[in-house]
Amino acid sequence: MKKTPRKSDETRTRILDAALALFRERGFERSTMREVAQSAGMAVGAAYYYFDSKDAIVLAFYARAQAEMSAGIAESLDRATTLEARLRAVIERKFEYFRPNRRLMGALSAHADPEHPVSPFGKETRAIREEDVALFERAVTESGVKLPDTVRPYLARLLWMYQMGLILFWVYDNSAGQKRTELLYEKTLKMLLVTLKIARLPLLRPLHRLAGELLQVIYS
Amino acid sequence: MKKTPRKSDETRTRILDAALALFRERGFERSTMREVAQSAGMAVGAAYYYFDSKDAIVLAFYARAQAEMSAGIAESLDRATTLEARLRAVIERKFEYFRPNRRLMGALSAHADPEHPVSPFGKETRAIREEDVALFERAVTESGVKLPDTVRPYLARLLWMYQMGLILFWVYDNSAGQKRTELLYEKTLKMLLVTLKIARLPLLRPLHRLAGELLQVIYS
DNA sequence: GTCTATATGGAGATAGAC
DNA sequence: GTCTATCTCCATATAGAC
Repeated sequence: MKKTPRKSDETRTRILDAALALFRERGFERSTMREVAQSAGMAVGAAYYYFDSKDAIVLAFYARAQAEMSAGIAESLDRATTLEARLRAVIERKFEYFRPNRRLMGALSAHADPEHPVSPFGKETRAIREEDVALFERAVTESGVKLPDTVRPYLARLLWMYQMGLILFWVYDNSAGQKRTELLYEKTLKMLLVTLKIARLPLLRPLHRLAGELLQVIYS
Repeated sequence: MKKTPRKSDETRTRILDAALALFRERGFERSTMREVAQSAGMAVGAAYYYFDSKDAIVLAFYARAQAEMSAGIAESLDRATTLEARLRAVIERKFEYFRPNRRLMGALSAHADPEHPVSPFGKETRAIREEDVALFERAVTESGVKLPDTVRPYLARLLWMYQMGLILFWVYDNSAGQKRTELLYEKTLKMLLVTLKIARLPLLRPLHRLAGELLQVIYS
């Protein structure tokens, strides 16, 4: 809507870049706003003029990440047909993008409280989250999976939660090359696919009836 | 091992009680160590002499909670026979105990990082955690459930995780009387029991084979 | 609107009194 | 060992220069 306010945008980007470089190098906790400001070549107050808080910088990183990944993911989704391939397209792109930034992601996972401005579950992050859920919805819809009506409407949001769990585990996974996360991902993905495949068997009726009743209230 | 060092124990308890009262009233975040110390009638340094950090106070609360609950839970377990009743005995006692302390529990759930001294997943909290897992092990063992060998050894730890998830959800559940958590609990507990009941069906073989492979690496 | 300089209040550390 | 007084460092707020 605005007439390209170039100068301030450039400054904002400079702060963000400086901060991210620092956070990547030393981790979020051990970096100070003074260092961020100095590294960006300005006073602390200037950094606060552009970002409400230290956390807000991480939030900006997420917004940027989302923007930079979405086109590529959409393309990958166009090429993949099976549900497995489509889910992998979304999830693996995320990990690829986040890999160099693992040390700064702890900042986010520290805020489970939805009231906190940078919680991934709060209203401040709703736009990013819904865009993200939409990717999973696309992955599911165009793969043509059949699921009981009780859980089908919630599947994309459940997959988003699943992905958040994976990322959380990965952030604190200190095994070499995060091999444990790799395994967690591979095994749970298979389990998920098997579960979806057999979900409509009459035997499992009681399970998705319960799940449906639950989801209806949780997501309301 | 020590000869009852009464004086320091009394001071420590006084600080803990003052802190918990404050945390309950105003929440953990909004309370300061200065207030805690003043409320306990001493200088800030004294509080730090007894507790390494503000977080450490919450940790002490957990240790106390564990100690105060375990006898009662053990008794309840002696009276309950079915797996459902036994699991309820453990889980519901926790919620009953924690209910007046909901506002101070946010402190704990904020530390997913196992490296952090007060993370529920770190080594500093191992003793409490293992004692807690042992309660679930008792609940399962003496209920005589039959499960595939692939997952049976991990069941208690999985149930502990399940409980942690419930508590986390509950801490940030602002619905009246935490009704949503109530529902989450009732529905997922039923789902869990149904799942365990049908777990040995040949149809589900691929699922617990995968689960077994996963758990073996995750818990190692 | 953009940014600097300076202030505030809190967690935690430390020196040393007793 | 127990505790007070004081210090440091940080996130964040604010006054006001340009």
